[in-house]
Amino acid sequence: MNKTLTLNVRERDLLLNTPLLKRLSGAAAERMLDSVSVVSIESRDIIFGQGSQAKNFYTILSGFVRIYTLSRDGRETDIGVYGPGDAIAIDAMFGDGTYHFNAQAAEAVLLATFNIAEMKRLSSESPEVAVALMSVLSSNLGQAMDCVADDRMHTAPQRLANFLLQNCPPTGGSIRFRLPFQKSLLAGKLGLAPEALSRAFSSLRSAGVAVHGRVIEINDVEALRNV
Amino acid sequence: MNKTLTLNVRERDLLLNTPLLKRLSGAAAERMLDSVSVVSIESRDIIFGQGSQAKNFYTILSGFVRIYTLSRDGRETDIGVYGPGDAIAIDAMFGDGTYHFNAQAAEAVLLATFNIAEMKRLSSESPEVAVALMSVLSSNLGQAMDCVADDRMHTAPQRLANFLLQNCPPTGGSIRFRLPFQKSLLAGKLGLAPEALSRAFSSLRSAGVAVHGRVIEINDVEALRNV
DNA sequence: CGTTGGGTTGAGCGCGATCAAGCGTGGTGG
DNA sequence: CCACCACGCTTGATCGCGCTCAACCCAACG
Repeated sequence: MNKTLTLNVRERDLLLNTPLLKRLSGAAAERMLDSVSVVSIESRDIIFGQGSQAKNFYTILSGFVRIYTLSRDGRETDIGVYGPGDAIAIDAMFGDGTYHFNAQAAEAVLLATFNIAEMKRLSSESPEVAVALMSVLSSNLGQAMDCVADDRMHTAPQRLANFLLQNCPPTGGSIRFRLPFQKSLLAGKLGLAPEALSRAFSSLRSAGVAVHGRVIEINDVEALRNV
Repeated sequence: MNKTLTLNVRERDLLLNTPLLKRLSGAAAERMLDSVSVVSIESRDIIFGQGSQAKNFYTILSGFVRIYTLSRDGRETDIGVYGPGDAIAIDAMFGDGTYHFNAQAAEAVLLATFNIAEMKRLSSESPEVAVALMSVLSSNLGQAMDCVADDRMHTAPQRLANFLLQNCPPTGGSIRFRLPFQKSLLAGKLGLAPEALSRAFSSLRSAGVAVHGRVIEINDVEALRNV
């Protein structure tokens, strides 16, 4: 967990294209950037733990982060997987000042760190910043509600088909593309055991989906839409 | 669906104690109140429909509202149930300008209506208002994520036990209280078919839970916590 | 080579959806 | 006043989905 105190050009550029910052005026963006630091996290490291003091929230510059929770008997349940551009733990700016979930790097990850106290101050001075935060919160809320709906009304193959359709290049017809992360992580994101994901893939074979390691081949995108 | 254009004293009071308004200064609260109107909705009426133009968001003054979505085959899936003090469709302030879900009055409902365009203007002028909105968005986000976690890691009886524990008076030991709404609505909130809720109740009988219509009797609250 | 880690496959089973029937209460009308 | 019905809920029977445990496969790597 090597903290890099300064923002290099590449990181700065990534950050400015994040949903949180990309609509800000130059002045507001500059004020945000002033209080950001960048950390790089190694694969499998814990970013924050549920119940611990919430000092920062984060946006992801590169890599994927798994948000999960522990049940009393020690089992882990995934709640979401977030990638480049996404914000995590923004909701910790409000509430009781602790994180409510765990976050773990699913691979090597680069994070932009926003100090919560500072962001509170900044957002109560700059409506522009406040609106950006609201917008991100709102989009995360929509995502979470979609997730509940998806879980409740679709079977495993349907959820997988949904995911594939949302994560493949928008060229219709026949496609070949690469999964953005490990299958076991995808299983968690979809609320499935890894074995169930595997079976979902093989049940989609009849709908024209072929799997070669992380590379997915879809014969007919339209056909997949009707699962 | 009888729109009452003015806020009477009682409604005004309810509204000022809502999470969205209760921390606002008098001046900011006054500005919010100026652009609020109140509508009363009859049981089973649709408040808004998914895909339709989002002109307002709402907070609930009394009654319960069911948020749900339709799958392609016409089946309804519940996503959440919201009650007095809760805000619904705040996330429609951002995004594509349409509602993403359906909202239906589960009973006679009184709503405070906030015009979205006006609230956008207000929140970009008053950081205080923006912070209040963020805080509510954030709490709704937390709720939704909790819901995903709850769905994924707990069985029906466990989710029901959770709900009962969160909705009973905080006096320990032995309690008797009334469900806030119909069981069929509760089933939807917990992501269950009504039959499954019924069975969950009877499986909790062995944990000291007795049901008399809408009245629930819990022998030992602590015992219920260990389900 | 053996090991390790990610993925697949198989067998068994429990949870919860579904369909169908039955129950109890409150409301309505003859 | 009572027969009837409507509605919310319960109970039973069945079934399919997805979890669990276990074995196996395979590629990467030392």
